[in-house]
Amino acid sequence: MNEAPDQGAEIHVCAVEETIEIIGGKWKCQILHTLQDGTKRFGDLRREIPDVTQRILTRKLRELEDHGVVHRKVYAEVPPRTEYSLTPLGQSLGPVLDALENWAIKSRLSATKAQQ
Amino acid sequence: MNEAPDQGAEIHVCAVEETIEIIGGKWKCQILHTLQDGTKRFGDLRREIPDVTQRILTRKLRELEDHGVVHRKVYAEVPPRTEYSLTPLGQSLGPVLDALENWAIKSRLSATKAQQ
DNA sequence: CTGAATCCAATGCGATACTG
DNA sequence: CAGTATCGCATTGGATTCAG
Repeated sequence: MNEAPDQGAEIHVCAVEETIEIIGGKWKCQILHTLQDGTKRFGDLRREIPDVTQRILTRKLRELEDHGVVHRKVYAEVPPRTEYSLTPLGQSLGPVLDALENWAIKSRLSATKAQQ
Repeated sequence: MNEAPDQGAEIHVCAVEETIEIIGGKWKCQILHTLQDGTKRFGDLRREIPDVTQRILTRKLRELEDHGVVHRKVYAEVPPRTEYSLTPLGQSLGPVLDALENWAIKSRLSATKAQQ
């Protein structure tokens, strides 16, 4: 719809929402987790995250790239080759993702206790 | 539709997504932040988060309650009174939200530097 | 091999009006 | 005061097909 040219700057009431917009959405945290192992080609990611379609994987990678957490390097070759890796900013997400994961585990325990 | 009786347990590939499902979504982090001050009535929340409609605020509070991070206490009075507060689990979200917020701030700085 | 184009279904958010 | 009911729009995720 030819929206306004706000260079990726969405309106967020609190900073927390900005981070969630970047790492939220289906597949995003899986992609990030996979890339924490190191640089991967597009086909590698497809193999390691088998349930995502090409289209969606491409789109999610593009979103992560637009937000500066993933770097995309295209080699002008035939057949084409593209390598994805975390930027320094993307690597700095590690502790944040760990915090979210650890809280989820704690949350599960609380839910279990509540059912007893 | 009569889907399977999975008691609110969504299918998530990684734990991170579970946490994001709980605190993600519009207004959620604002509501949590407001409740960190202490117990609030429904009308208090409406006043402190003026841009959310009644309907949405009710729904978001219900979601937070269903996930065990917010407690809802209804007083059988006329006029009705309902008090919302954080559960212990909800209070334990504090550091997680802080991590998300701090990363957002760091992310902004990176973006600024990249434009220069 | 990587990725774009088209089309579609499900969900999320919200405006508005009504109720005990 | 604290909700619920109805309705509509926008966004998201996905299936499928085509292309360099």
